[in-house]
Amino acid sequence: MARKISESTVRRLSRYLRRLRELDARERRSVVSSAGLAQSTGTTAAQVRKDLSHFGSFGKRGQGYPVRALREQLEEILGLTQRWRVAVLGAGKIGSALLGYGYFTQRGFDVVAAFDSDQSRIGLDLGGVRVQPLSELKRTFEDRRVAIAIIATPVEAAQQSADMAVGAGARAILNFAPVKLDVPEGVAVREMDVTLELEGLCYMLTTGGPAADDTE
Amino acid sequence: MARKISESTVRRLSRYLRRLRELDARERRSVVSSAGLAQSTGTTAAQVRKDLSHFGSFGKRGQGYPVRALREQLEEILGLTQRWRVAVLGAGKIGSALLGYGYFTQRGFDVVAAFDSDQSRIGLDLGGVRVQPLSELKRTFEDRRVAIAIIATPVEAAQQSADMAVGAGARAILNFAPVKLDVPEGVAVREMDVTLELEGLCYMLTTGGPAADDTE
DNA sequence: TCCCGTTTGTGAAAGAGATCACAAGAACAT
DNA sequence: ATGTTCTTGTGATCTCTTTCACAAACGGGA
Ligand SMILES: NC(=O)c1ccc[n+]([C@@H]2O[C@H](COP(=O)([O-])OP(=O)(O)OC[C@H]3O[C@@H](n4cnc5c(N)ncnc54)[C@H](O)[C@@H]3O)[C@@H](O)[C@H]2O)c1
Ligand SMILES: NC(=O)c1ccc[n+]([C@@H]2O[C@H](COP(=O)([O-])OP(=O)(O)OC[C@H]3O[C@@H](n4cnc5c(N)ncnc54)[C@H](O)[C@@H]3O)[C@@H](O)[C@H]2O)c1
Repeated sequence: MARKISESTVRRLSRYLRRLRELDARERRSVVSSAGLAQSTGTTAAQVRKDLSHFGSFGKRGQGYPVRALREQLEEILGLTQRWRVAVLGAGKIGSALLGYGYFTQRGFDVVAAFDSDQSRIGLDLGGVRVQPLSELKRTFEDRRVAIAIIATPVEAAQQSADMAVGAGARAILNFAPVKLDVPEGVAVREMDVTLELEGLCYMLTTGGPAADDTE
Repeated sequence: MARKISESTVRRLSRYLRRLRELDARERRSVVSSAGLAQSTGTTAAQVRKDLSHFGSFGKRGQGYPVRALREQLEEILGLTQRWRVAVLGAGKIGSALLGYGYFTQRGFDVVAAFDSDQSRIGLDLGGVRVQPLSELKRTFEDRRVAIAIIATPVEAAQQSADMAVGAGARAILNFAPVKLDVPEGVAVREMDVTLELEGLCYMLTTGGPAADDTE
């Protein structure tokens, strides 16, 4: 049943899940239609149905999808039935913000460690996590079985940080530094570059109205 | 001039630009081949050439692309020949990090204002910017001609923040809150959701990675 | 001048992803 | 039971993106 699922599909699944959690916990809705989900996630009804159909059939014709069950299905599909242990490398401005981010826990991620090279930051307690020196990185990754590393070190140190994380057993990296990281086969990387997104917005602004659909 | 350019192309252009700036400023290279650019931005040589060819022909056959000139061309294409004024809404953890982010200035963005609803945060100086009350938002956006708003308020306040920004004249929004924003036609939005990216990594780890179980 | 190794620019082909359109299923009223 | 209404699931189709492949251009050397 594990076919080739595109990254864009996975992204949308994550959005559906985000919305389903809201519907379930906050809005107490018990069913939702593909059209409803599409509306609140910025896609089309057909796209929602197609995305879900890759993994099975979860809805009832005429009724829609049961919110709770679909949420659980998506968690299963995305691999979120287990909790994931995460470490933050670089306890500076962005690293501190992430360490204090309350949502991770709710969403299945446990930030269990933080590392910094700056002596003056070591020992700090940030969001309940003690900042450790790099010398303890490998051991901590192994002991606590950290699978995901978030890189929040300066650009110049980012590749080195990635190497350390991978060397210590990390199998996925979320990179906040604006550089392309080289990692061995089998290590997953996602990049978050604020500037890149801002530039995308500029392009839209500059090339006349962004969603100028039909007007030519 | 250029017709429908896809978002993925624009994203790559931004990556090329990021790399070209490195090559120009740090590594002092004066030419680069499509293969070289591809290598350091995670794509293919053919893709680089095709992307650039949508806007003109900037290279010399047999030689490659002149780094400096191509950088300037990309800045032109992306609309980065002007500086853009940006405001941050929500001066909390992530908002503070962004206000202290030094790279924006280098990349053509000026963070000129910050807003918060919390009385105790108003008046703070974060990264050289004074945190203002929401009551001053509209006026400041107009006076300083702010085009881009970065939303860093809690999920529950995000839509409201977006409405205020748009009402005050913002034409683009970079949204850090994990919700889909509804904005009027003509306003560009990009979303940065850390959790969504982490979930994407989990999916990869769960399917492609660990014990490659192709159990049908 | 002509040849040779190199790298671009770009139509054409292949591949992916999104959209369409509709039969099939489910609930409910009569 | 039958009809009505609603919404899913999915093959077929369409559109967009990426990859391929090669002629055209460039610089250097003989
Ligand atoms: N501040 C932001 O809002 C922001 C936004 C987007 C991206 N980023 C990126 O995130 C990264 C960090 O930015 P920041 O603003 O938090 O910078 P920062 O200087 O505040 O923090 C960086 C931290 O990393 C530590 N560090 C340096 N080398 C290290 C190493 N080899 N191993 C471990 N730790 C090391 C430093 O001691 C420092 O504490 C940068 O790459 C930046 O481009 C920052
Ligand atoms: N902390 C992180 O690392 C992180 C990472 C990714 C996304 N986010 C998202 O960014 C947003 C902010 O997160 P945070 O961790 O900085 O929270 P935070 O509570 O530290 O900061 C939020 C700030 O927004 C202010 N605020 C509340 N309502 C407002 C309004 N209507 N207008 C203006 N300001 C208002 C609050 O006073 C507070 O100062 C959230 O949506 C969060 O999900 C945070």
